Order: sequence, then structure tokens, then C-alpha cells
Amino acid sequence: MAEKPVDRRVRKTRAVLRQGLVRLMAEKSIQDITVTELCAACDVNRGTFYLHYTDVFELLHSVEDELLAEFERVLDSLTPHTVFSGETPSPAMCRMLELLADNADLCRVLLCQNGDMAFVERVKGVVRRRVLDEWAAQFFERGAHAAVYHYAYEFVVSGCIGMLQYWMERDMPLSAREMAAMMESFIARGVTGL
Amino acid sequence: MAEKPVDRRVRKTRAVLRQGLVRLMAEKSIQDITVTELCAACDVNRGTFYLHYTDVFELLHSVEDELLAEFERVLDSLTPHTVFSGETPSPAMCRMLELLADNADLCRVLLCQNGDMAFVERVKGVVRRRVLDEWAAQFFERGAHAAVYHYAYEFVVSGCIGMLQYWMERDMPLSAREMAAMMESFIARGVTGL
DNA sequence: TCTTTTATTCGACGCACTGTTGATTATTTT
DNA sequence: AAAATAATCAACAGTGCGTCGAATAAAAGA
Repeated sequence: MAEKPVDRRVRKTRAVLRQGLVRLMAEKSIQDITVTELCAACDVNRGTFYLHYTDVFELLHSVEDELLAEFERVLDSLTPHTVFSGETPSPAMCRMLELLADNADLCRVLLCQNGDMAFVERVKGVVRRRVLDEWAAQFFERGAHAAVYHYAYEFVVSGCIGMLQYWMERDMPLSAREMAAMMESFIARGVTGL
Repeated sequence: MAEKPVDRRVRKTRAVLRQGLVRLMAEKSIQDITVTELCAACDVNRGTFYLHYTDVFELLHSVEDELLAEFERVLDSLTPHTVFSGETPSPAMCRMLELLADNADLCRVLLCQNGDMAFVERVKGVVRRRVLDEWAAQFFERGAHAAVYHYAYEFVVSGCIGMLQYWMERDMPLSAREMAAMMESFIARGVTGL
């Protein structure tokens, strides 16, 4: 694990391109963004772009990777006890929502209208790997059919992401804590149990 | 509303292009599909393409429109009574799932990996316009906070679509009826109520 | 600080796809 | 059978792509 220090110029160029992409994505769909256009908007030479990325999509993925890594760090900082404590809303859910709020512009662009479906799948996958086994155990205790908890998981995760999209598209009118509480309520009792 | 009969050649060309696009989309992402490539795959002259569509995305939208129209026809054929009868699973839900099963290839391409997020939003919108008012009434009867039912709606619709994605990506191992029953159970009682 | 290393810039190149045109051929409609 | 219209074909300029070598600028190492 050699810590390779990255040249300051490289860091700067990549940062400029990343934030330039996010800025453009707020205006237009990713497939309409050309390398030429992005470089002009960022005042970076087009050739320089190709020193770092093969195309706009690879750049997008690097942006996604960065956010996803931060997301995973939050998940890793949560002990199982933190997650399954009786507290409502759970600190785990709250911290994840705060992360979204702190990266609102980027998350909106990736998760909402004209977002990246593949990225949404990746997010689901990250959560799945950490939650599903725990879930499975709880379901089996209740004697539920084996396949059911997979569908239950998809329902819950997709449902939460849908709520987040609605929330972000309206510039987050509720606090992270309020959102977390609502989500956990829906997960546990469905929507008729209000 | 003049019924304009469309030339057989036009119908045929458009049909060939539509099914060609769906075929290609099963292999690669939409943004990697060029007009040149699509026309070669369909054995249609490239110039002919431009007589009907401005670009690949307009063709995609026309495909989406067709599916969405069929979806709406199903919804329209359902009386409120059909939807809110006590029957489980409801005939409404079953019919919608059967429509998905009948258009499996297309739905998979539009809703799953590398799908079109804007299309998913349109689907949500179609359902929303027909369901939300009914929902709102039920929520107010229970004295719920005004904004809550919007989030509840997003949770449920997104949750169901997430289940559908999981279902379709695995080539629909359950029947439409089984899926409908599971969805309605999650909606009503959440996932811990199994 | 001076030297070495490395990143960025610049101009240019062939290439592929685009969107359109006008003329020609084939099919459908009346 | 005649008229209308759709599809084909070849060709065009325009634009972005991906790459290159040479020149310049900036950072790292001594």
C-alpha cells in the first residue's frame, strides 16, 4: 500500500473537471455534454482531459466513486448496535441523510431527473451488502418464505430512495431527522399505519 | 380529431426501428447507440431514419410513449371500485403486472440497469395523477399531516418499482399475482408485518 | 536555489457520426 | 393506370473524437 502523493496540478485539474461536470449536469443531461464543451466551461485544455479520463462517463464514474466511498465510510462508522438500537429515528439513518444534505447538488444530479440509473443500483448494492444478512436472519425468525426478504429489501430501499428524490427535488424542505423518522415509520408499519 | 391513415411503409419502417432499438438496448447503453449503427442493424437507410425521428432519443421516447399509453389504457379500464375492492391481490395491481410481463423485454430495458430515469419518473407521474387524490382523502381521514402522504406515495410507488426491477432482472420467477400480493402486503403493513 | 521530473498547453491530424440535400427507385393510394 | 408519397443512394460540410509531438509551465527533489 504505497502512499503515492499526487501532484498538486493533477489534483487541481481533476477537481476543476469534477465540479465543472456537476455544474453542467445541473443544466443538461449527461449524454449532451461533450468533452469539448466541458473543457471550455472549465478552461482546461481538451488534451489534458484525456490525460485523466477516456470520456465524460469515466469522469462521471469517478465522481460517483468519490461520493460512494464517503457513503461507505459513514456506514462503516456505524456499529450494529448503533443501527439496531431502539432509538427513533436511528442515528444511522440520520447520518446518511445528513451526508445527502451536505452533498445536495451532486446527489440531486445523480439521483433525480436525468440521473444515472446504474449509480442508483450501486447505492442499493452498497446498502444491500451491509443490511441484507441481518435482515435475512430477522425474517427467518418469523418463518417467512426465503425469497420474500429479497423483495422486501428492494421495496424498502427503493422506497427510501424515491422519498429522497422527492425531498431533494424540492430543495429539502424537511430536516434530515424528520425524513429519517418518516422513512423508518414506513419501513416498519407501511403507509396505512400512520 | 381527423383519423389519419398512415402509409403501410411508414408503419413498417417505424416498427422495424423501434424493435431494432430495443434489441440494441438489451446489449448496450442508449448513449452508445448511433443512428448509423441502428440503421445498419435494421437494414434501413440512414436518411430514412431522419424522415421520422431527429435522433435516437426521440425514437426512444416514441417507444416509451407507446408503452405508457398502453399502461394508461389499463389504468383507465379500472373503475375505482375495481381498485379499492377488498379483493387481495386487487385486480388492478394484477393487470398492471401482467402488462409488464407481456412487454418484458421492453420493460427490462427501460426500467432496469442502464434504463431511463426520466421514463421511470413519467411512470410514477401517470400513477400519481390517478392515485394521489384518492390517497390524500384517506390520509386526511386519519388526521395525518398534509405533506406526509406525498412522501408516503413516493415511498410506495418507488418501492414497487424497485421490486419490479428485481423481479424483471431475474426473468420474473414469480407470477404476476404473487408479485401483486406481496406488493400490497408491503404497502399496507410494511415489511415487518409478515 | 538549481536541476530534474512531470503536468499542461497548443496546434494539427485522420476518423466517425451527424444532419441535410437532390435525384432516383419502389411502393402505396386513389 | 396515374398520381402521390415513401425509401434508397451518394455526396456534402460540420462537429466532436482521440491522439500526437513539440513547447511551455509548474512542482518535486537535491
